[in-house]
Amino acid sequence: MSLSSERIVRAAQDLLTDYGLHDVTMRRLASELGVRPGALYYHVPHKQELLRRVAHQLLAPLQNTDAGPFELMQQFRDLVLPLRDGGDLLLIAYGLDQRIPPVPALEASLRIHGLDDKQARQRSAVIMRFALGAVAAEQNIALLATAEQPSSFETASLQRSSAQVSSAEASSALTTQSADLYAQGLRSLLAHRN
Amino acid sequence: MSLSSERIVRAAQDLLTDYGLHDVTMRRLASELGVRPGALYYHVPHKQELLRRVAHQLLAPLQNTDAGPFELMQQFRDLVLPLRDGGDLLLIAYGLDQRIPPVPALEASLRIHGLDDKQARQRSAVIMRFALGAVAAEQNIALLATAEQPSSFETASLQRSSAQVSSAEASSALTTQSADLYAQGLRSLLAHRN
DNA sequence: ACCTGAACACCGTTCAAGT
DNA sequence: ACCTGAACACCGTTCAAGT
Repeated sequence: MSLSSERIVRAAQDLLTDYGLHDVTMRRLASELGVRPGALYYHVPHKQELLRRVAHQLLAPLQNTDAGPFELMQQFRDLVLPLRDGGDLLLIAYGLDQRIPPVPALEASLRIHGLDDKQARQRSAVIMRFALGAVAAEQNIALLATAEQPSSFETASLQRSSAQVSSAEASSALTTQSADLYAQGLRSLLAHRN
Repeated sequence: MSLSSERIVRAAQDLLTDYGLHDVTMRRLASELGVRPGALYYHVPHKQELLRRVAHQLLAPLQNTDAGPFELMQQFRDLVLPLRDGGDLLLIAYGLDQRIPPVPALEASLRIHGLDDKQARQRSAVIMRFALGAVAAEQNIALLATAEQPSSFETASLQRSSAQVSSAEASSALTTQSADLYAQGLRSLLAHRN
């Protein structure tokens, strides 16, 4: 079975969901597909375009939906959060293409809720920035907290054991709290008085 | 003059402001300091901690200020935006340490404006997520737009010239528009009714 | 105590040459 | 048309050995 951009994008998405963005490298991708790194460049111009395509495929479910703005952005979070560093990917993809899903659907649902074209565009841009920041921040916190860096060079290793004992409850408490913060931000940004 | 973590952090900040995060590598840093890469690891445990320290130094001006929440976050944007990819750095730093400036000052000024402790913590977390997302998105748009990727593999190169002609006005229009979006988001998130 | 030399295990990308 | 081999110019990190 010969190579194709479709197969490459699919393999990249698998790597992303299974191992995280850090492991989506052209070389790793090549070996996963049983091919030499150079071969990928016959089908894909460079890594950035590949990532943009992965992001697009990932967010496709948010393209044709008639969900309200709040539900839509909740779905966005649910879709991106499980990808260990999906936030970073989406930030890149959004930089490359500010009309990735759920942007068009979000604008449409804002217009239905009574905003004119310009207002809908602006509000959706503000909401996307918040959502991207919230997801990326959440994921970085989860990722970098597990790495367990002391906060300064000379931090004593004394409080460590107690910190580790409560790490399970602490992280689950953080997770539910993050969901609340996200919902709270969305509510503020969707309030009628602005 | 021998090495020290202070000198390394300063050199890293210079590299960041002059060339961007992409060029802040341990090897580049070493050659800038006239030393071998391995030498850095005698003074700094790893790159991530180094970046955290750079971020801290960068945001130090936002530590002891009695500015209101809106002004504070405007200063945050003004400080981070000029660093070509300061948003990515701050996302990492915030992941490592959610109490980097301007968080404490922001919470304090929210309490002065009538929020209780818990409300102030939550609101500040929401605002920081928005600010981080907004700055990172803005910078990625600027960075990746200049790279001038066609939006699909087979995009014709016909519309290019006209796009390039108007790139100057377009990007300056985008810049001022981004400032508006940022202010708009802040206003919504600081509104009293949420 | 502080640094070098040298290695380990990686990156993205290009491109002549093969089929 | 599609892919390999091999290179170019890089990464972060470790660690014996030197001073």
